[in-house]
Amino acid sequence: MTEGPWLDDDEQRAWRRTAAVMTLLPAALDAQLQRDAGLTQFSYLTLAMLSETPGRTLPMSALAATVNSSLSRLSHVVARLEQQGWVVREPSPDSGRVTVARLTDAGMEKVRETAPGHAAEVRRLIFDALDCDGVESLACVAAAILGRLDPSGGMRANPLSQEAPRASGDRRATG
Amino acid sequence: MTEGPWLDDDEQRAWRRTAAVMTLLPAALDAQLQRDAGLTQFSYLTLAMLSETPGRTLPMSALAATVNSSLSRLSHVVARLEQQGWVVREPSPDSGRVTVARLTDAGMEKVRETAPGHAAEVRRLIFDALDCDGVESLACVAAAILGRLDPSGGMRANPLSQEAPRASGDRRATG
DNA sequence: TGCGAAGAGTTGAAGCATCAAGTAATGTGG
DNA sequence: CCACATTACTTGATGCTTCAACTCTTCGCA
Repeated sequence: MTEGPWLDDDEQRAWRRTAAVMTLLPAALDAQLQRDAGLTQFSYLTLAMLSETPGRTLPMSALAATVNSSLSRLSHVVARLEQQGWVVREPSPDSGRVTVARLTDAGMEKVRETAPGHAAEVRRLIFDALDCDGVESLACVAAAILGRLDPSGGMRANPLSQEAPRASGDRRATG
Repeated sequence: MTEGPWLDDDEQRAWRRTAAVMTLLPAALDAQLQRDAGLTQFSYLTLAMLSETPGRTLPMSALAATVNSSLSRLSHVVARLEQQGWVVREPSPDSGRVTVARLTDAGMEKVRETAPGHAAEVRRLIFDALDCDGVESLACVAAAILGRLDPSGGMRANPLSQEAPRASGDRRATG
C-alpha cells in the first residue's frame, strides 16, 4: 500500500465514480439484453464465447474460465440455456468426467440476432463517450486492475489471457 | 454511433477487459466485506452514505439516489440493516409520506470498524495497480461513461452529483 | 372540498447467484 | 491393484435483486 489504508481526495473521487459505473453500467447492459433478447449479460456472454470457439464446443470448466465464473454458476446457467434449446451438454469423448457444452444451430442464430444490438449498446454507452485516447486509457486501466484481481486462482480461473492473438478485422460477437 | 454497431479490435479488447473487471472487481470487494464484516458492498455503501450525512439521516428516496438503487432494493436492504440494529426507520416530521433512515450508534460503530479494511482493499485492487496518471484516467473514463448512463431518470435517480464540493483532507468512509 | 393523478414507500413472488455438499471419474502412491 | 486424494461437474438451499402490485399521502385543480 502506498500510504496507509485511506484514500486521498482524488482517489476518493475516482473511486466513487468507478463504483457508480460498476453499478449502473451492468444494469444498463442487462436491461438492453433483457428487453431485446430475454438474456442476461452473463448468459449472452456464455453463448457468445461458444459461438467463437471452433466446433462451438467447450468443456464446462474451460467455458467457466473464459467467462470468469464459477463452475456452479455456469452449470445453472447452461441448464437454463439447454432448456431453451440453445446449448446441449454431452459427455466428452476424451474423458469420462468432463462435460462439453455445444452451441446448437438455434443458439448460433440467437447470437447472430442478438449481437448487433448489444454491440451497439456497448458502443453507445462506452465508446461514444470516449475519444481515441479514452479507448487506450480504458484498456490500460482495465488491464492494470485485472492484474490485481485474483492474480493466481483464488477460486476462479485465469483473469483473461492477457494478450490473446486476435485476427485482424474479424467480426466477433462482442461478448 | 460512430460507424455502425460493431466494435473494432482495439475497442473489442478494451471492452473484454472492462467486462472482466466489472465481473471480478465487485466480486472481490464483496468477498472482502463479506469475510471481514458480513456485509454486501451495497449494504456497506448504504451505511457509509448515512454516516457521512449530517444527522446521519436521509429520506429513503434521497438515500436510494445516492447509492444508485431502486427504492425497492433499498427498502429490502434497510429492512435487513434494521434487524441488525444498524439503522432505524422513522416517519419524517416534514411530510407524512416520507420515511427517513437513521444510522444508529451501533451502525456508526460498524462503519468505523469496517471502513479501513474496505478502503485498504480498494487501494490494493485499484490504486496500487495505477500510477498517478492512472488515477486521472480512471476518474476521467468513469466520468465520461457515467454521463452516458441514464442521463435523465430512466428508472433510477441522478447518476452522482458530478462535482460535489469536497472538504479537503477529511476522512470519509470510502463508500 | 373533493376527486383524480402523481409521489413515497412497502411487500411478496420469481429469478439469478452463491455456498456447501454430493456424485462420479481419474489420477497416484504404496 | 487398490485405497485415497483430486478433478469435473451437479444439485439443493439460502440470500439478494428485480418486478409488479399495493397502500398511503400529498398535490393540482375544478
